[in-house]
Amino acid sequence: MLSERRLQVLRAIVQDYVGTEEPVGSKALTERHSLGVSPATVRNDMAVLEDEGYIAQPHTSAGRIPTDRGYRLFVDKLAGVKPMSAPERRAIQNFLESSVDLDDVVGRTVRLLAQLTRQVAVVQYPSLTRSTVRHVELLSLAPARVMLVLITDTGRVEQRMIDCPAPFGESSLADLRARLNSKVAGRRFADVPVLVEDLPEGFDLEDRGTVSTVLSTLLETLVEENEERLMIGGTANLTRFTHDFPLTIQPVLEALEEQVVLLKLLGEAGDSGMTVRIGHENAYEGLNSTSVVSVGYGSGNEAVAKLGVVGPTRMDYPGTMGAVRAVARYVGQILAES
Amino acid sequence: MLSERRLQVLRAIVQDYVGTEEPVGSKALTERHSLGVSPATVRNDMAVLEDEGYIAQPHTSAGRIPTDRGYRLFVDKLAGVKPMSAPERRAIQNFLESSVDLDDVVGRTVRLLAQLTRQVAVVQYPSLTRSTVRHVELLSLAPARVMLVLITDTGRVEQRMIDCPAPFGESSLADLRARLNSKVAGRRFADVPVLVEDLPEGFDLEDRGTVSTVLSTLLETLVEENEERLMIGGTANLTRFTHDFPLTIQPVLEALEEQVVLLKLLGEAGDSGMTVRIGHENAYEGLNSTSVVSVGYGSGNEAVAKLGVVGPTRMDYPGTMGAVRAVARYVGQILAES
DNA sequence: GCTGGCACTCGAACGGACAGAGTGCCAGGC
DNA sequence: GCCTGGCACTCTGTCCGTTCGAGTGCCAGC
Repeated sequence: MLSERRLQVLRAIVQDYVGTEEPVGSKALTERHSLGVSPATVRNDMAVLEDEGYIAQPHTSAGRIPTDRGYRLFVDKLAGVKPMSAPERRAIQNFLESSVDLDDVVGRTVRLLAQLTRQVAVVQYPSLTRSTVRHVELLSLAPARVMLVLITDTGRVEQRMIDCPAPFGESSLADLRARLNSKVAGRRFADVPVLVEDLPEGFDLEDRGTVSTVLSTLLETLVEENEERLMIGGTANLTRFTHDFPLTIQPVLEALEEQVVLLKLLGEAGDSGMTVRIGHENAYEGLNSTSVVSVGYGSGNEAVAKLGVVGPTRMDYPGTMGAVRAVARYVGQILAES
Repeated sequence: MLSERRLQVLRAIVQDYVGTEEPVGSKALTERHSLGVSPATVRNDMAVLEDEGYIAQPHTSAGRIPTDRGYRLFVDKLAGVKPMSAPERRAIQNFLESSVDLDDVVGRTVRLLAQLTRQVAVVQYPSLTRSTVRHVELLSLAPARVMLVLITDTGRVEQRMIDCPAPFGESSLADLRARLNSKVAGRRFADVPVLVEDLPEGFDLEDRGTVSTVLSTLLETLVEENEERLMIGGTANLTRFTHDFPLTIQPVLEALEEQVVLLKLLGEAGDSGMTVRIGHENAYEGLNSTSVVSVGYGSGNEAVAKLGVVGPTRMDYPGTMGAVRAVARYVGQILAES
C-alpha cells in the first residue's frame, strides 16, 4: 500500500498532466502544489510510483506521466465526481426540455454532452427490451401484405413489412389489432412473448398462419437488440488532442463509425452506476489510448439505455464524470415526463 | 482560350498531383506523360497557366499545384466520368439489394460510397416532399390525445403527438382515418393540401376543431423539410489527408456535424445531374479546402433526395463521379422495387 | 526519513552547410 | 514564330553538430 503522501504525489501528477499536457517533473510539482517536502523527496516517491507501475517516463530525463494503472487508482481512490454548478444544471435542463420528440431528445443530449465535456459523446437510443409497448398498429397494404408498426413508450417507432402466407381480411386484421393491443399495450417487452402465446387459438384455422407470422415478426422486432441505434457527436473535439495521439485519431474515428463496436462498448459497462474504462481496459484495440465514461439512464429508476463520452486517457475525470452523470439524470427526467 | 497542349499540360498536372500529392514540376511531367515537348516548353506553358490562375506555386521553386479554378476547368472540359467496371456494379447492386428496410438502405449506401471513394459519404434520407403517402394512421392514446403516424412510399415513418382541442371518440377517429386515407393514400405530398381542404366539413361541428388540428399537423409534417435527415460515414477517411490539410480537418469535422450545413450544401447543388463544387465554390467556410460531388437519386425518374461525397479538392474526380453516379442509380432502383 | 548537492542523460531548439528540385530567362535552331 | 538546351538562381528539406535546460539518480549529511 502506498503512503498517503505518495498518493498525493500521484494525484498532483495526474492533475498537472491533465492541465498542461506535458510530462511533469519533481521541481514543477513542488512549486505548484504545497506538498510540504522538497523535490528530492518527491523524486524518491516518483521512483516508487514508477516501480509500482502508476507512472512512466516517456524518455529518460523527461517528467513523468500517469499510466493507465495510475489513472485507474486516481479515479478509484483519489478523485470524486465534480458536481455541476447550479447554473449549469439549469442550463442542461432548459436545453433538454425544449425537445420535441425522441430524435430531438437524443440529438440534443449528444450535442450537450459533447459541448460540456468537450469530447466525443455517444448516446444510445432508449432500448427496446426494457421499454413497454404503447401501441401495435397493423395496416393492410395488399391482400396478403401487412405492415406492422410498433410504438413504444419512449416514443420510438419500428415498422416491419410482413408477407402473409394467406390473404387476410380487413375484419380479421381489425380483430387481431384489437386483441393484440388489449394484451400487450402498456406491457413490458419482456412479458410480451408469454402474453401472446395463445392468441392464434382464437382465430379461424385459415387465419392462424398469418397470425403466427405477424406475432413472430413482432417478437423478432422486440428482441432485435442488434438494431439498437445510437448517435454520436463532437468528433471534431478529437482534433484537440492531435497533439497527444498524432496518428491515433484514425482508429478512434474508425471505431466511432462502427456502431457495433460502440454498442458493445456501452454494453460491457456495468448496468448500474458510472463506469470508467481507461486505455487498455477497453477491449477494442483502436480505443486503447482513450477512456470511456458511461452511465445508464432511464425514464424510471431503471436504466433503459446508456450514454457516455470517449476521450483521451488524459482527461479531466472528475469533471467529465460530473457532466455525464448530470446529463443522464436530466435525460431520464425528460423521458419520464413525456 | 488556351491551346490544346496547354490543356493537356493542365490535365497532366492535375492527374499527377492527385496521384502523388506533391507539387509537380516540368521535368517530372515530361517524363510521366508523352507530351512530345521538352521541359522548357512545358515551363512556358506553366507560366501561362499560372498567369491565367489555373495553377499556383506553393513557394518559389516548388512544382505547381492546381488551383480551384484549375480543377474546375479539369472537371468541365478535360475529364469525363469514369464508369464503374461491371464487377464493381454487380457488387454494388448485390450489397444494396440485401437491405431490409429504409434505414438499412441508407446505412449501406453510406458505407458503400465511403468505401468506394475512400472519402466522406453523405446520404440524405429520401425526402418527404416529393414522395407519396402510403398510409396515415391515427391512434387514440387518451380521450383528447391522438398520435398521427405517416407512412411514405419510401418506407419512412413519421409520428406526431396531437393534443386535441376537444375529446374525440373512437368512432369519429375511425371515420377520419378512413376518409383521410381514401383521399390521400397513394397521392403525392404536394397534392395533399388541396385534397383535404374540405374534409372538416363532413364532420359534426364539435369534432371539426380536432379534425382541423389533425390535418394541420399532417400538413406540417409534410412540408417540414427542415426535418430532413441524413447519414454520414467514412469520416475516418479524412485522416488520410492529414498530410494535405494539417489543421483543416477540424472545420471539416465541424461542418459534417452540422446537419444543417450539409443539408444546405446538398440543397444548393443542382436538381438534375451531378454537381461538383470545388473548394471556395462551397459557401460554407469550413469546407473551402474540400470538394463536394453530389447527385440526386430517386425511386422513379424523379429525384427524391441527394447523396454525395466530401473530399479534398485534390481528389480523383472522374473516379469519384463515377462511383457517386453508380451508387445513386442503384439506390434508386432499390427504392423503386421496394 | 528528509534534504541539498552534484554529475549525468537526453530531448528540443538553433544554426550552418548541402543537395535537390524547380524555375525564369536567353540565345540558338528548326 | 515556336521549341529547345543551357545556365544561373532560389528556395526547401535535411543532415549534423552544438548548446541549453529540464529532469533524474545517487549520495552524504542532518
